[in-house]
Amino acid sequence: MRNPGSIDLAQLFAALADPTRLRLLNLMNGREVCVCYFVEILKQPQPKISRHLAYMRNAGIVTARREGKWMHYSITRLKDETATAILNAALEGLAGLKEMRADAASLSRACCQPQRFHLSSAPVPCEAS
Amino acid sequence: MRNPGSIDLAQLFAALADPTRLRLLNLMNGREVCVCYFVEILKQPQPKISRHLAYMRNAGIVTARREGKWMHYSITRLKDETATAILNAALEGLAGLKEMRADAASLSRACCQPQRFHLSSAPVPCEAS
DNA sequence: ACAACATATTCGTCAAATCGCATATAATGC
DNA sequence: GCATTATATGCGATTTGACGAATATGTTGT
Repeated sequence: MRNPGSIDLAQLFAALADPTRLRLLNLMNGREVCVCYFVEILKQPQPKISRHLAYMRNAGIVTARREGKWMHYSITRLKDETATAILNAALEGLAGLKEMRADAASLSRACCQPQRFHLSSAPVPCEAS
Repeated sequence: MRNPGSIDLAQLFAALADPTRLRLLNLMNGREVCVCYFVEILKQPQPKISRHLAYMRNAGIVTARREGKWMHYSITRLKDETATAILNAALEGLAGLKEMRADAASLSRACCQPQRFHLSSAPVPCEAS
């Protein structure tokens, strides 16, 4: 948990200083995403994904919302202008990287054909934020 | 040393994820600064300062220039647009923080009265970049 | 060559991050 | 209550980063 409004810049940068977390953030760019899609798309162990999400939650940059069994994560709308500017610059930069575009494309595909992701009962991944 | 042009964003963020390095970067905002002033203003051990500068040098975000006994550090002008945007957002945010303004004020004072900093033979700290 | 000064690096230690694996918690449906 | 599914957390091993203290390197002036 964080004191909303005041952001420790060093802590913010630490939260951004990991390739897995950057992939997660890129997927959350502009939408709320269910954990199960993170696991499917990144093809990495669920505990690993979960820990990185927890790290970002503690840093205050993502917010979790429970919906039944599922947890949806989204990027927190921060009050701190500086933090917002940094986060937006990061997201914009990520959106231009090949790997990140591929991840985003996977998420869009999952949106249309969830059964191909072994997630026939999963919630629709793409919801406007 | 880094491959100029391509920047690993995670590495960039790691380089920014430390309070001491943020203070150093803030002092370098818009100017080249001699190591001796970092040591005087931050009032921290010289090896510590030097290691943080080396870390940032390896990450490619600062550049060192030797001038006799003195080393001057400045923020690298990066080719990567994303990295530049992030760095500038960070610098702008830092410039608004009380502690950082105090550091910058110390550097300005040192500029006018180097003898008060026990550095009578030191180079002029403030040079436009 | 030597002394003095500015800066960098090495070493040992400690805290923090990361990971894989196992297990715990929470919600759902029977 | 019990089984199932989704997510989170605990544990131990490894790695990385930060630090203080000591020392090494590079430059200048004698």
